[in-house]
Amino acid sequence: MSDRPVVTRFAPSPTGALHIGSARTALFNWLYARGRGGTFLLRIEDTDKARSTSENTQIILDGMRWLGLDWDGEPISQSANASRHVEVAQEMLANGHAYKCFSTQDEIEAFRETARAAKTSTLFRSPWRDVSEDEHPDKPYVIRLKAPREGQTTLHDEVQGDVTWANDQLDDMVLVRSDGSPVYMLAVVVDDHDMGVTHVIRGDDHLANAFRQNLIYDAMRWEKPTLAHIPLIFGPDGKKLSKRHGATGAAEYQAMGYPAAGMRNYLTRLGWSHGDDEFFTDEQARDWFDFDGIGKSPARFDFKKLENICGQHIAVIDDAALLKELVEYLQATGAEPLTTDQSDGILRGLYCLKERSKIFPQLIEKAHFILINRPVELDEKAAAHLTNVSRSILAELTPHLQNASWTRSTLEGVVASVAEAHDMKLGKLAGPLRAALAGRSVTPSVFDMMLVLGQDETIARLKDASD
RNA sequence: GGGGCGUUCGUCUAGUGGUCAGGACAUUCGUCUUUCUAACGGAGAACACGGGUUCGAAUCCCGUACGCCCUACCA
Repeated sequence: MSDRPVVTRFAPSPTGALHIGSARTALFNWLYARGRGGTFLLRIEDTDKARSTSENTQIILDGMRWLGLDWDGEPISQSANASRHVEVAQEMLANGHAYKCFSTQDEIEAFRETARAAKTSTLFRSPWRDVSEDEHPDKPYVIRLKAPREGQTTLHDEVQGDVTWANDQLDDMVLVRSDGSPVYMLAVVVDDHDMGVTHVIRGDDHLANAFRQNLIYDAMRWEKPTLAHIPLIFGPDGKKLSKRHGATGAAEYQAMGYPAAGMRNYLTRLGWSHGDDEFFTDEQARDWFDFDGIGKSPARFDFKKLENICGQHIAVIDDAALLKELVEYLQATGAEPLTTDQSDGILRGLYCLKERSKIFPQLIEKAHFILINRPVELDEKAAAHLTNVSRSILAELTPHLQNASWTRSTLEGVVASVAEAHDMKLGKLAGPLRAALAGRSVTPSVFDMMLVLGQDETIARLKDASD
């Protein structure tokens, strides 16, 4: 809450893939920091030993890299700071903001069960809250925060506004487990403080936690970060985005062929707006991104719009970068790597391929004529174009092509004149040409294909088809 | 049970007391074309509901409904 340089962080727990909703949270943190010359840190919340794996950590890091969300410094492992977390709990114990609780989990569960049955509050009130040290038994205990039970607390949130919470709704949360390990709620606050985090941007499922964590800041007299709790992303049916909506992991989106720039644009625009701007660059996003553009209601994920935005990005990404990303996409799907000839061909053809492709699988489909070798295999629709009549016209066209200079206008002239000689429209001739050149009926423009393929290959394919 | 948050076209959203409620995606119709998941043009489509406040409300207040989140010795 000062004019300290901005420090944000993304703090995933490595209990699964990089969820696309988490990725958006990361993106917002990244945008906010990068737009203000701040620092963007990454912290792996691996305090749940049973569910955290290093494989998952790797997957999350890979997802971040794919999305181009570069973080500053090394990723921090929360579990490595356990002793520091406990140290803070001890300090709170010493200054009277926490206490030892000897209630067993069975006792607490039993209490909650009866509370649920009686439909009364399930907030557990420990009987040990005010018991003095010399009356403590020699048994395992947890350290609990001593939460206020009177009054209310108002927290300012950059997205949610002022939110007020009655203090009697706050429980004496556990800080340190009976096995001596710190709990997430404590670890987050200590780490955020130690890392100098100035802005906590996270999902609004943490809003309630903010009030409990606030108590730790108070107890330690630490400067509090600015809060921004952003709404979650829902699936098309309005339920929290999950596996049954299809893909949730960032890697899956890469494998489906969405370019990272389109992904960033779409995810940024989902739940945030800057007037009517829909399509923007990273630079614009960084300049424009701010909390007041964030909406308060959850947004639904729409694959169609994502695809549309991606198409616009593919159209403007420069060829070298696009080829690089295409190669990475192919790798992610486990496809055969491109040969040198193939990637050279694609690079030459990219100018016409990228205009009609929204995602990489479409681009590969359009590039089919480049990827194949003679003799060209015909699919059913293409074969239908190669009648005896059309083949004879192709045979007639070939010598004209042999003498033509290989420019677009010449090629157009040659093909048009042959079509005219047979009293047919260009479209009639384009079908067979398409079939001969690509073996498909849906391809880029026939002239573009000729240009990309070059004179020799074009003529060879036409001869194959007309023989 | 308690608490918090939310609700503008199908979807993402603009909008902060006076707008024919705008844009985008999607849908649909059409044009063009050399195919298309391309391009271009047109159309339909929304302020959850009920009360207030006000000359005037999508915008402010109250209530209702619905949805979501939290309510762990998970994170």
